[in-house]
Amino acid sequence: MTDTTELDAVIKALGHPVRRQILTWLKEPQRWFADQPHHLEYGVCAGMIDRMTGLSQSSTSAHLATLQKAGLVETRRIGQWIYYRRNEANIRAFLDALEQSL
Amino acid sequence: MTDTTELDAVIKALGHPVRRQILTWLKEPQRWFADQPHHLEYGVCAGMIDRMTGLSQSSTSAHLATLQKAGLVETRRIGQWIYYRRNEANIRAFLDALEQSL
DNA sequence: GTTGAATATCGGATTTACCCGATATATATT
DNA sequence: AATATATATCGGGTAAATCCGATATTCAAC
Repeated sequence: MTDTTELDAVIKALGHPVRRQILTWLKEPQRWFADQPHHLEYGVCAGMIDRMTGLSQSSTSAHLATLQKAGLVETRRIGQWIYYRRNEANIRAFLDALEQSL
Repeated sequence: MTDTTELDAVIKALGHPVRRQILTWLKEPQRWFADQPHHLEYGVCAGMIDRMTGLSQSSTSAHLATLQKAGLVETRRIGQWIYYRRNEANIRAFLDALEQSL
């Protein structure tokens, strides 16, 4: 994070409203995912996000993969669940790089 | 500038390296377009930009139109030329809105 | 080891983005 | 009016993104 080539992947990852929405939800897990049957400190498990997007499970999974490849979220598997949370350092670095670049 | 719907258009406009490159060039017209046969204070005329992108005239024109619809550049016609320059206020507003939104 | 739950990946259909050459429009010049 | 220049728009081909249902993978629980 974040040279010109990576910048492209990040901007494209942000170029879909559902993916931006997911990032926004992940800012306040306790607000949006309070009924999650697990601890929120590791993030939010993918199925909870599925249920909120209105898209199919496979489509949401693809969006999450795009966010991860761009470095905007990080994952951790716990048991059969995979938790997603924001990668704040990379998000910060991206915003700074964009500010520089533009 | 810049509610959530407009944010989408702006981010998508930035989601192409040539369009970002054009914005970067327009930061320093005197550096990149010194041989322009006109005043630079109104911006840079489209043909000069064409010659730098490596794309066809029509493709470059489409990119410029995308940037304009997103509000990232503004245009002014002078004679047969159409000058493009950055809309700094909107670019600033976008960066602030993105920072807020992310 | 078999079943069930959570998530990822595959295959294919549809939409959107991108590129180009060709044509249209607007202005300038003669 | 005719020609030339600058830019935009059109039509169409190709590539990329997006969506879905179906299947594969991974782990848990029995």
